[in-house]
Amino acid sequence: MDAASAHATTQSSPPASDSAALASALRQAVHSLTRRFRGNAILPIPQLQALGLIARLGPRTTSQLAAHERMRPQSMAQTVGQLEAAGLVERRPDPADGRQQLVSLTAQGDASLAEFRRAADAWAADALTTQLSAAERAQLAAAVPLLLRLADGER
Amino acid sequence: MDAASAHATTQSSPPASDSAALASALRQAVHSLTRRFRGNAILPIPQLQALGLIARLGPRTTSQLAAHERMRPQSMAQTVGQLEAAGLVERRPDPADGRQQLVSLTAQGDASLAEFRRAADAWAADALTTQLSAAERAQLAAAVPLLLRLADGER
DNA sequence: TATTGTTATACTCTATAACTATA
DNA sequence: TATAGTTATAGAGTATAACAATA
Repeated sequence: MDAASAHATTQSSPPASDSAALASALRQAVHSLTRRFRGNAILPIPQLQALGLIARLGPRTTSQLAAHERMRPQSMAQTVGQLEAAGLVERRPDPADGRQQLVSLTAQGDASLAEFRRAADAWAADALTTQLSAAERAQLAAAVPLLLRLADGER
Repeated sequence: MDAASAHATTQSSPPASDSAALASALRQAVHSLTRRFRGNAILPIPQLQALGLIARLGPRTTSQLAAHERMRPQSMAQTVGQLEAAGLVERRPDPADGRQQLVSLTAQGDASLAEFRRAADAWAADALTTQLSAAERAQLAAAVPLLLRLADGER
């Protein structure tokens, strides 16, 4: 049987009007890239994401961070616990509400973030430079905000 | 401290010439989307990916599938085992080389793939339709092959 | 001896459920 | 009683290492 022809639309660039085919192609690309990032990371990706999030937002509770990343608070708490054990973040109780714990970067976390990020993304930065033209990089840069909009969407 | 300004390039659309910032933004988008896909999937994503791969390539050994997905053969073997247990693929020994096992779609696997795919990608297809304009979808469709090139690159 | 595949084990990531402490 | 957080447990995804079977 010629199975290839039946699903060819997921292989090449799908027509823009066909959201279903585009969604499938996107899933494929996104999961392949996730594995590449994970395989090349020096710090577990969730830790790197959380570190960057705290750096951008400033001190926040674990629950706030979890909501921002669309994860369960317990899942984020584990990541934050690992960062705390590594000395990259610290938790201090909110004086106004003893139930809350504000997570903030330590001096070490702040100092290390750029280097962690550079190391974790080095392979991608290299691939972007060597495998894509400047025009293609610009095309991709324009598409990234669209990807983030999809990821952050309500549905 | 104003941590936000130091890392603002990862938030908005980064300049196309800065591969490092683009790489970081891409990591963020890709991992957020991965969580969305996983959360909405009806079949574990690796199973769906493997099923689609076998459909496109035709019968292949587990090792060949693993190489194509850049995973270890043992990891792909587990996924294939789950698909086999579900009756979606079958393994038969290569008559020419008894060490090899060729994995192929069953009639059920072939019949079910489109439906699995539709269900797993439904949220994304909906988001693409409702949150992006036709022009933005076209922009994204053009970027997907670039993402695949990065994911399949040597480095 | 080299290659293919299998089994055993472990670690990361995320989730659900149950529990504790504070408001 | 409602809310914030913690602890316990489970399952998916992937990896490394050791083993078995075939060439």
